[in-house]
Amino acid sequence: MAEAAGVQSPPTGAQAVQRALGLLHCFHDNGPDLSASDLARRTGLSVSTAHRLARTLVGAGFLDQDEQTARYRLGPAVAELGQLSFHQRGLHLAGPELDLLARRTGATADLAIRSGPHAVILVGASVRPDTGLGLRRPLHSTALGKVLLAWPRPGEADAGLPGPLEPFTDRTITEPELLLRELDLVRESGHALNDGESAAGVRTVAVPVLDRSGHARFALAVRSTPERLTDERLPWFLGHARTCASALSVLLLPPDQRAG
Amino acid sequence: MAEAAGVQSPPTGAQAVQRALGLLHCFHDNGPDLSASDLARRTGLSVSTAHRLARTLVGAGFLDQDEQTARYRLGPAVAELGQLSFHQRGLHLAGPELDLLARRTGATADLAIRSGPHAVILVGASVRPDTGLGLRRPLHSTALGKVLLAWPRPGEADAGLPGPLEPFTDRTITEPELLLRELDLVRESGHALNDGESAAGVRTVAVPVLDRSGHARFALAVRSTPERLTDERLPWFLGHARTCASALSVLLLPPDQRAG
DNA sequence: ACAAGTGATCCCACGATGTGGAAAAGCTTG
DNA sequence: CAAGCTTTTCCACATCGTGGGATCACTTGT
Repeated sequence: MAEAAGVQSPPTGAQAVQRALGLLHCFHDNGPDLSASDLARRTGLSVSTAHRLARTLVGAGFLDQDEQTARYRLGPAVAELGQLSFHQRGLHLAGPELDLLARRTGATADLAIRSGPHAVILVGASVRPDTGLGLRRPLHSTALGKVLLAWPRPGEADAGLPGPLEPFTDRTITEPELLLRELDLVRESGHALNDGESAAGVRTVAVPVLDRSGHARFALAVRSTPERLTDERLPWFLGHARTCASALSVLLLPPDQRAG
Repeated sequence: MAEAAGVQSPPTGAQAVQRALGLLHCFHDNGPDLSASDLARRTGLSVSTAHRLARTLVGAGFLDQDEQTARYRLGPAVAELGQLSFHQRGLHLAGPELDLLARRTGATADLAIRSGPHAVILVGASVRPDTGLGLRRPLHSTALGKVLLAWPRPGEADAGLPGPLEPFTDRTITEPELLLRELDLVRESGHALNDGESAAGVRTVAVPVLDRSGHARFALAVRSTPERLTDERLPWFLGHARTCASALSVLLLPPDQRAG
């Protein structure tokens, strides 16, 4: 059958479920609370369908509905499952390790996974309050994303680069060709760099946490300003990042999947 | 219509969605990875339906399927949305505050919300590695749960006490009557106590984080051993807990919902 | 090694379930 | 006060999901 696509080809069999889950993703880009017709507009569903699905999600605790405004927000079940997933992945162990890295380097340390076409920061540590660039970052314009693209897990490669590469600054790589070459360099050097490609005044190095098969299970980034994270200090930052990555490898991966 | 139930009476309109979301909840009590037939057994669905729904969830990133064993685990989208919900609720601000409480009291500090028939711990801080009693705790046998029951939010009250009150130790309150009286005491004193009712050798005090309408948005618990958390030191623990709760109230609640 | 058992995945006809247009009712805005 | 935009409910239609069963792959027992 359609093996080319990797695992799932036509995810037939649950239109309603797909649509309902799609509703949940609306809360990413838009504000924390959305009205029923907002949801309908953003998903392209009819108001009545969006409303019914939202209501079902409320019933299951995945959405909360404000009594006053009737708007929806993410519900307790989402927080609950997120917490569960967090612990099942052992991510509560990563916090202290990232703190250490952040304090040693005086920078911000972030640990991310890939979720569809995004890098998602799951744990962060910072010496200062943190600039908070967002939890969900593009793959092509961030160091985290490049790492995740350079060592994709099986089934992630095919998803490829999702459409056009949106430019954020004049340094953002927007040519697919150039990006592929960049990824070669990343694989070669073992780390990715983001020098103001997603925002001016931010420089980031990222390294992968690889499993035994050589796929990136996590990406670890150290983020600072170009003034602090200079070319000549880069090896020093990288050294600390690699130390942390190998510690995380031990903490987060089961022994039989750990890289040798 | 059936107004007695509060908001949603028969959550009609999305059987498939309800079932699919039900699958996700299977990962709570059972291990971190389940097979398709496990899911079918635990939800009472036919294998074929469970399989199809699980596949759809994989397609949406809510489940991950192991390439080798074909078993399922919670996927990146769950982690992602959990993280989003976490931040939208401002819970990343709570960590340092709980750390402070934990260090001041030498105990473990937990912040929880109610999710259906459970208290769910969303943020925790501990001086030692933490005993880890679980993320999802019963309402009737924990201090956190009693607080959430004593000051229920609108729409939570009706859900009431879910069926029989399971005994965990010989101190667990199993009589609904007694529990109701206990909740009166909790409201009167402004705090809840759990003296070995969910596990021997664990003593917990909890206080609510109330909103303007007098409903508990969060429950804050300080947990230690009966030797350290004695009756005579209780006021001291309580004082610290209340200080922390009021700090959290400022951090977590929007100004117009904060208790006066 | 063979047989029996268990689990994953696919197929298909039936009909229950979800769909969206329209309409009622409530709120906000100018 | 009316116009516009919500949220919410209703209903007939047919689409979409359902579960029994078949197939294939893999593990277990003797």
